[in-house]
Amino acid sequence: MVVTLRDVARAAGVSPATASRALSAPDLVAPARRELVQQVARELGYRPNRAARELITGRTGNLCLVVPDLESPFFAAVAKGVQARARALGFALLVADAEEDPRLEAELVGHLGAQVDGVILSSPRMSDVELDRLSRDVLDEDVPLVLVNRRHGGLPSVVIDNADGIRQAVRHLYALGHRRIGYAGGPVGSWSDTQRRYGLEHASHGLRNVEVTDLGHFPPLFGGGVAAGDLVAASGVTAVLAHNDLLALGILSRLRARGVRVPEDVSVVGYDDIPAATLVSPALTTVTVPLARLGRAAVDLLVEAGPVPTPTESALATALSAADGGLDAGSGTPPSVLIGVELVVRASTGVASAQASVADG
Amino acid sequence: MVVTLRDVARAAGVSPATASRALSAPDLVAPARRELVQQVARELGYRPNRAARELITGRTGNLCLVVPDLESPFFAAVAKGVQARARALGFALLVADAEEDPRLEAELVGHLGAQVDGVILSSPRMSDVELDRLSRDVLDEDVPLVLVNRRHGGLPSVVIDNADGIRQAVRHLYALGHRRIGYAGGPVGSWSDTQRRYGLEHASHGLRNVEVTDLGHFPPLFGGGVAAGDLVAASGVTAVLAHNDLLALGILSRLRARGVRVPEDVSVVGYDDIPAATLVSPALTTVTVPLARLGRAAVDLLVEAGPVPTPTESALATALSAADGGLDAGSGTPPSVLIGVELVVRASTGVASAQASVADG
DNA sequence: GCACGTGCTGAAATCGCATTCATCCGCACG
DNA sequence: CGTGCGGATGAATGCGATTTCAGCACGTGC
Repeated sequence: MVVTLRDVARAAGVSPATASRALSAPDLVAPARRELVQQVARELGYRPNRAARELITGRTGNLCLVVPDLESPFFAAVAKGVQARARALGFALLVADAEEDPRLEAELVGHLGAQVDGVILSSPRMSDVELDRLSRDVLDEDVPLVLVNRRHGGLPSVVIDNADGIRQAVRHLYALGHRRIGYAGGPVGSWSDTQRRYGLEHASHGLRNVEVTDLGHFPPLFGGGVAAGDLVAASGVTAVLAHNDLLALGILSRLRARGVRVPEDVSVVGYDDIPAATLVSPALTTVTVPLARLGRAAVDLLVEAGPVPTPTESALATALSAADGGLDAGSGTPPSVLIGVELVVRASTGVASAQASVADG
Repeated sequence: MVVTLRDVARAAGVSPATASRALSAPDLVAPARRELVQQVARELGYRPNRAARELITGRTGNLCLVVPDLESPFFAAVAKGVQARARALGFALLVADAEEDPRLEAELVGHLGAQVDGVILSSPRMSDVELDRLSRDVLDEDVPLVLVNRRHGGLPSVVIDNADGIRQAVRHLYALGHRRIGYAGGPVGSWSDTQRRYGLEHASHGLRNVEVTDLGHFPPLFGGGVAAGDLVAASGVTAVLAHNDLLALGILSRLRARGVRVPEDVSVVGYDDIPAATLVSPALTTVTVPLARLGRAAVDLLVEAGPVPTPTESALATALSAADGGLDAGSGTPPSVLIGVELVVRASTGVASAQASVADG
């Protein structure tokens, strides 16, 4: 039924070896035969059996992506970018949803890692030691692992410029006259939340009279923002930076419900620029991050890296290197791509009100 | 380096054949040996080589899902359900984004179909003949194809109860006193849009004095809704049904921008109940469809179906069977699952205003 | 006591392809 | 004219599992 390499060889009057070469190592066979074989293969509709090829070459032609939640707009956008780039390079993509559970993430990497040529992992909260264990023990030597939106010594990664995004947001608010700024953080242990807190501290140090209030940690979801909204109102800040857009949207909603006007009374800034950010009113001022590019870069890193370099156990490189975008090809350190971000100003931020503080009520 | 079946066999003092059986057909080997082999395999950390197994069994252990847009909340939710169910059944999932291009969809099905045990395709706009060609010619005989949100004679499918959702929405609006109702449709050729139009006609026929206005076809996106919003305002309807939530959200936004109050002047109903439907204000009244269940059902259909039944060329079964949920196991017809839907009333619908018509302006 | 089924086991074939190794041919060079 | 070398080809091997097929031991029925 199905046409095999032997069939092609027979039809072309050559040996299977020659047929194989004509198709996958064309320069090893004489031009005349080569084209004959290719022609015959085309006519017969020959499709190489991936399993057989994989068995002998050890390459599957598949990559895999593990994310905490496929349905979140953030990861969906990343996944889309990963998928597109993978396909462009001839890879198929296995996708796994870890349901926000780091343990499941590890298990999935283990299972899928055995049947792919490389793994892209986005795990904001997996512990560093677990990360090490994954890349060292559970993944085969020649299956590279790339981290998305998370840096960890010894592993290639692609991250967004958290510090710069926060800085742009803070400057924007400062220029609008805001001096009391709140930060509604993400989950405890989230890598990017830690980064953004550093960035916030750094950015505010450079500005006069700015007082930053830490509003605490919240689930990065609309519901978390609702809770955060009350703290915003009670804190007396005139502007709030949210760890991500969903959180900001929740804050927006809660403030409105409480009669606090945005941006007249309080300005709100999100992070990520998910599609919903433009659907609400006032439209959300936020830090736009090119998520699809993030995904594409991860794939590129994977294929460039080839077999992953043996992970060093130093976690030092985690330091905040706000160097301008692009590769940093430190000698021994694995490649890490920094994706630039950009503040987009919409309607949720405005000049600070004179009366400044907002009483709870 | 890597431990193979021979290693297990040797360590357990049995032949590879017995080792194989002990692990994948346990009842064929004596209890004592069976447990010995399993024990040894566990200790050695044996992991069967998928390629080798696939080569001989022909089964890959993978399924694949092809959708028009991974980033759309609709398909993302379906994908999440598919992924979860696939994993629960021991399958890995290949995901492909067809970028809204039916040609690419077909190509992806062709490419991926060769390396999976089954294909789930969600293609609102692929032509029926192309669908036939895919399942008949490009897919192997034993690779079943399941359609999501699309029915086509000869292929198993899982669809949502479009007619019932529309009916519920229309009744809701009718009960609120609306008599002039607009429909903002999806893209021309979209299967579910056709279904919803039938449902709309059917539902309105049963009600006195209801006048339905077809506002036309729109891209099922926020931007499409913005355009539709103007038509809504100009049409003089007191309520509008949108083909999906994004469209409804766009309409909401445009109406607000034009000073038309929702729901005081015009009521708006969406379809799908995507997360963003609750993020806007007024929160969107919409038809909630259990998208994850849709995805799970598709996987179940795939595995139950096993090798796909030879597709009959009759496209008759496409008729609108609004039978109550569950399987319809017609004799020769392939199984089709109908997923029930439910109207959720939020803030975007209200009683029809007395003055009824809305002037443009 | 003999034949025959039954239950386990191992040797060997197989899946489809890539690749090593040996062969052969022709050509250039000494 | 002989030697050697490089290019093109085919035969054979192996990747790692599953799966016949045959064989062996053991009961059981007659």
